[in-house]
Amino acid sequence: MPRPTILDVAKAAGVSRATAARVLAGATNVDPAMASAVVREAARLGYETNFAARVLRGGRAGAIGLVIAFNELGSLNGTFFTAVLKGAAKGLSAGEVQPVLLPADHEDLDRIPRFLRSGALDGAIVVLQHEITHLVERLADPPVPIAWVGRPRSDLGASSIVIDSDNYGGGRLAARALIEAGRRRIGIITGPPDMEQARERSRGWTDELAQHGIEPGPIVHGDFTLDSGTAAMARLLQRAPDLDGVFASSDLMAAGAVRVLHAAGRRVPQDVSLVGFDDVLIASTNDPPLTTVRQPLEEMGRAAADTLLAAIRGQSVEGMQLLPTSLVRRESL
Amino acid sequence: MPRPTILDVAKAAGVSRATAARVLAGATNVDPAMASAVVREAARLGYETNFAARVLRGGRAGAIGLVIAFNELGSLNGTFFTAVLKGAAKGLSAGEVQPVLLPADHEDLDRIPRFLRSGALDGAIVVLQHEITHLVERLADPPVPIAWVGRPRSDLGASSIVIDSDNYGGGRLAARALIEAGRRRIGIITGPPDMEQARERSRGWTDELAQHGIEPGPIVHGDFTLDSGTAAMARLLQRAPDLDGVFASSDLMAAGAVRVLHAAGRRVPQDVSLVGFDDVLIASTNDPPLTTVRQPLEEMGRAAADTLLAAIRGQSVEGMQLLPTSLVRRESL
DNA sequence: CCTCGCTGAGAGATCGATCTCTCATCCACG
DNA sequence: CGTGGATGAGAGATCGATCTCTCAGCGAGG
Repeated sequence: MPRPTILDVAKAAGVSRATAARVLAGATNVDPAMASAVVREAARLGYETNFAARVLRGGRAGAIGLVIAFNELGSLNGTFFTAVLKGAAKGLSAGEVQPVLLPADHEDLDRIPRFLRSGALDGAIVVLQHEITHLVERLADPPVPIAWVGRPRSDLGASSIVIDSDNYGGGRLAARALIEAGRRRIGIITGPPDMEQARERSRGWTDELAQHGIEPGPIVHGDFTLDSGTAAMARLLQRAPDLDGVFASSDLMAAGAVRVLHAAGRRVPQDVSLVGFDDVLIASTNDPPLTTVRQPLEEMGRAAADTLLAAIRGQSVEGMQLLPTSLVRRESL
Repeated sequence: MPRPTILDVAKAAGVSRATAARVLAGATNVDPAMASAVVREAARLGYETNFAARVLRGGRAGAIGLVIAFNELGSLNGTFFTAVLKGAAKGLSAGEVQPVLLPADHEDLDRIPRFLRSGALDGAIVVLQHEITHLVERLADPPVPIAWVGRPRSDLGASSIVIDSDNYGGGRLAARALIEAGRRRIGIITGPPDMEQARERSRGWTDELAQHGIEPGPIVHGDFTLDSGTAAMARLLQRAPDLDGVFASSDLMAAGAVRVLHAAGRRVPQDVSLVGFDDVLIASTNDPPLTTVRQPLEEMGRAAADTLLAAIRGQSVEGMQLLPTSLVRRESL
């Protein structure tokens, strides 16, 4: 059975196309009798505005994309994305927009840009993750408004929307907390150097140490995953067996680090203090629970959605929004 | 800058609309010189077929939806969905189709059906989860082909596509394994009674016990989550303190059950044997690792995608596909 | 030399919703 | 009683891709 069109509804209600369209668009200057007939017939026939026709005519698609790295969807790392998604979904629901998750396959990076260029969506929120940093370049001249969650390294146009947390300040918070706990031989497990967020956290950490006249300890790189955290911690211990504090640039890496420290016979926090970053689920369920720098992930998602919708509606919006980070004290420090 | 249309490409290449369309559609009966000019100009202008126009004209949208329960996206339960998604995504990539995840908000159940009725997608894969069982009724007369992963309780039309694992057989496998391990006082933690899959697992379990002349132990319900598993196990112990075997209808519930058993001073598997269901990540990472009934989740996702694409292409397909379950022996039995 | 058949390419029509323009009707006021 | 303004509703045009129909041009065979 073919989908009913607005013509079917109009015919059934005994009015013209235009009148039916007017009613369904919510116009008020229509005869009440006609209007109710249209509404009734539309419901009876199960009519729904044809997506393609509406978009083609220049209207809103009523859907926006949420681009995420496919591979990270399954890992525990997903909790990072989930929090952002939750906030974004709330904002989108309020705007009567269907959220559409687009898993970005890193083997075919051009797929998402192609889809966005096809005009199927009104806009997109891209959650920057390590695996899809290359998407940034391919979306440099976006066909629809894009809100970035996390700061891309390359410069985007002045009109672009970027929602990020204060990673630099967060790095300083972590360093200060370790210093105030009396730690002096502090190592750092950073994130991937191609991610601006990771670099900002390191920069804050370095600056805070310098301000207190403390020599930075060894620096090793991870990629935000738990496994990379264990590998990184092993290297840290090798290079500085006497360290008494570690700042891990993600909670997952911190959790990995704890395992290595325990295996090496170090107690956390008595022998080595540890500060993570993100404040995702694992931070509170870990043994010991992690002291960490909290990113307001859900608020970031919400801000991205709200800003994007405003931009789509043609309103002028604040291009760059930095949300504050804060220290959450648990037992690893 | 407005998106270039096929008319822009045709003009730039010095040919007509029709010729440009022919080239881009892959027709062979076009002058090679013209064809290469069209291809060159399309690339230079960054042309991408307008989604709305193509769909409106009656073509394929080139995208299919994957409907999932929004709230389960964040929980560990997500690994269930992730495995299905992974398989489905592979099948869809092979068919040059963009997978689009639609989070189903249980507060607005009509949203997904509305979106599907709008014609934006060629079809959908619905992964049945407890929270969205009500979606089944609302999609009884689907506007596009739908492949169900998991068996809906209500009867769907004869033409519908259902991909499920052999839950009944899996229930029998679990019961037989417990019996062969010498267990005789066996309780069960079932899934929600409104899910056909959960009922099938119970049915298999009951039948297998009966066949061996063993009286079924106490029955309690959970909702597949870890927390519900702990609550259910507590009730089981209360009702049958002497039980020596438990079949949990999901790995998450089994993991929850282990915690309660340990807290009650029972050793697993020495005092109480435990068999889970699903074989998701937690089954292997749990302490002790869980003996469980494996569902071929990734294969199910792949089958759903392949079958759906075939149906969209108008091929006749096998409506109901039951994939075999198998017992994975680890240390909880 | 004329005509038939084939290849290749352009013009027109179509999909469904919606915006604009036009027009009919009615009431009120001069 | 006639005209202006307001209100409501229909016809036409539009968005972009693509399918069908039509037609020009050319080579070969009668």
